Amino acid sequence: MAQPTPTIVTAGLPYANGSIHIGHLVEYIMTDVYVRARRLAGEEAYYICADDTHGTPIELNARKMGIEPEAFIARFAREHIEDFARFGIRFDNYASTNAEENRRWVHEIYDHLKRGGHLETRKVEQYFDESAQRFLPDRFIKGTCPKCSTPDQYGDACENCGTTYEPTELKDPVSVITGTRPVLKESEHLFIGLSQFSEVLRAWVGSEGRLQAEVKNWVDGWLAGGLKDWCISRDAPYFGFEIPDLPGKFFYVWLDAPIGYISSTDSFRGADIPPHAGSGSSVDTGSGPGDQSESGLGGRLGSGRLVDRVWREKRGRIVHVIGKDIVYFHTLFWPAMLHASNLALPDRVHVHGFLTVDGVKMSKTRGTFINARTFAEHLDPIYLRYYLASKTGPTIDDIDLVLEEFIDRINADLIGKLVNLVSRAASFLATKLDGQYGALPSDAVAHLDETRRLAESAETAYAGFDSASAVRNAVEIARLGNKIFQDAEPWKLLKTDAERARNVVTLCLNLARSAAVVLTPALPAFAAKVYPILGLPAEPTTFSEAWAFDLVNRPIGKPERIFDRIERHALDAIIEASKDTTSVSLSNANANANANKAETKSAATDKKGERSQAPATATATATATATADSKESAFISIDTFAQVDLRVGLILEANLVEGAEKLLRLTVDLGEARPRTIFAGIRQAFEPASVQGLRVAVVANLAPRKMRFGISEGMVLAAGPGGKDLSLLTLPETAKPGEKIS
RNA sequence: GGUGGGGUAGCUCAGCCGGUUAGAGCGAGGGUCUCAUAAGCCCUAGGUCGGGGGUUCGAGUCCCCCCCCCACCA
Repeated sequence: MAQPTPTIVTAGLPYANGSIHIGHLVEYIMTDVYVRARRLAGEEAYYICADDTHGTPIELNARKMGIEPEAFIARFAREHIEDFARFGIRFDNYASTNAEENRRWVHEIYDHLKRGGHLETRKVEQYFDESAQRFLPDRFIKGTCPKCSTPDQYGDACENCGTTYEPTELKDPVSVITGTRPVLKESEHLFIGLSQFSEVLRAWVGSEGRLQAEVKNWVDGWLAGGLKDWCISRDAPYFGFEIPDLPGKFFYVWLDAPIGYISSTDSFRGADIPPHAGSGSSVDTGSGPGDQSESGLGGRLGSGRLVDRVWREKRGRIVHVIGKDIVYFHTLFWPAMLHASNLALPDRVHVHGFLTVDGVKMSKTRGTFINARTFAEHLDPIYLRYYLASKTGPTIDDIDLVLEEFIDRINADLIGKLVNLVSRAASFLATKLDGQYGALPSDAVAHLDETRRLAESAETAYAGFDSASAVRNAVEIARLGNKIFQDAEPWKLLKTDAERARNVVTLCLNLARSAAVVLTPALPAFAAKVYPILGLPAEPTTFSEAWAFDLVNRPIGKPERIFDRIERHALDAIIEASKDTTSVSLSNANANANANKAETKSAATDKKGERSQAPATATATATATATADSKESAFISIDTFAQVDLRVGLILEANLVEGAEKLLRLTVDLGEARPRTIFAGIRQAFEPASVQGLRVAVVANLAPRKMRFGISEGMVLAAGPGGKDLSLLTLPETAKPGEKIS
């Protein structure tokens, strides 16, 4: 199973425009688990990553904050690295796409593309914001959908009818940056003739093991439909690398981002082989598909640098882990660029789904848009690692974080089965049998075989990104251990046959050790705690320790607390801390930022059809469900009603709204960190002073609505025909702000 | 709209190339031990396998149509 050559494993590069959230974590943890498993399998594997730092959003956000883009991205780089570390995500190298190494590689690849005749200059007409003096990417233009006439839509697609179009098709286009109407302006741009690579890509995609079957189907469709040219340049101002022979033009962020995989390998020096180092390295030059091409390089290895071994000399394995939103880039653009540059193509692109929480996209208003940092401040990150690993399968299906299940899995499996086995057996041996292991019982063979089978199967599962199955096997081993312990009743044997009791417990502890090894890629912290207790050195180093069964006739370590159960309120605190009623201004664009790349990479896309997701908000999902229900009958189900989050709101302040005859601006305390602003159409019926201090019924999960006067973050309930005839639904003083009405 | 992927017990998921009475974990109900982090172990669940047609001796598993969810549309 071990590969004779080094394996580079990458996760998608997080965009240096925002914080790491649990959606990102799915990918970085999954990749970390994979790399750790490769190492335990004896492979030479490296986890390579970097911050993705270029593009319009970063340039604009930095400008908005009045700082240089370099300073802006430095902040997020620091934060990202810290957050990843907290979750036990161990990169071998974490670089930046704004690094000099990356510029060099971008130039090299650009040269190849150019010399190879793959580039073409073309005039493009696009929207230009005259007051900001810049061209506008799709997502920076808003207007009315040409098809369904929904106002306020982005320049690439309509959220209402789902149509995709060019920004120039929008009715009444407006620049998001300045609010002015953009004009059409011509500019020259560079395009890669992607169709020139069709055959190469077809062959690459068709090779066994490159892509998951469903992903291959998808890519096959693109290939069959014909490939369009790809625009790789952008006009100034732009934060990125300037194109050497085209002053004022910059490389599009999506060109230099994946090159970060190479340049980060380049800036990693930990795996370079000194000249003539010879033995001691696991690099095998005696076999492998890379040999032929290697001799084609003049028979000289040049240097033993990892970046050269893998990318230039093609004597390694490259595995990219990505989200399902960026498949196109990694299966077409990227291999094409590499091929044109005579660099190694990826051996495998593994695609995963997004994270949902309780079945729906992460939502800021629900408090399920959880930042890594927020989680870590309330709960030990090991819990999330364990849970996500236990849910991560090999398919591109979305991964659902179910809050109730999260608690159950931790408490029932991790604590109840795994931790408990170690705890009961270790303390039994330590306190009742002098802490000395005995021998394995003679009738243990079947159990040992079964354990080995489970462990080996877990090793295979990890290799296929199926940590869910691997974790299940670890739990199964623990279950077996618990059962053996239970059935043998060593606490009774103690009085009759102490040696047999010792041997049974010895068996159970050997199984506990196996489970710890199996669990190590997913949760290294477990073995780190358990090994010393068992009297073993710090960490498992190979999977085969799972079937070594050599904890015999030796002393055990000292029993220690391993992990504690988690309680509901810890999770509640995280949800509460994640509720963000201030950033609702992006009621649709980001409130759902479904997961990982959706918000980062896609938001980075900034021109022509290169767009981000067409957001369907969590609210829209709920609405759809409700609609489906109401089709059935005039009644709604209790579930539909339950979707309305009614809360007690205390009106702290009420003000007249200038220019609105019907509205009052209310500041309402809903028991949250900060009061909400709600516009209520009750001015004709109430004087501002008369409603201050009232406790009213508020729809708390209504999608925030942007009004001319600001954003309304909820709705106050009232009865009556309207106008002057209105009664507010008020509550007695016993009702506390924020309490749920049900 | 086009392309691809999904829709299996209350919940989360397994079900390979079609083949005996559709499985697991959790939850729930019942029983039991006491070494253990109020942990463990044992027993119990009857779910139109989204809906409808079709192919077949036989379909959750293949084909067609429809409904719903997700991603992408470079």
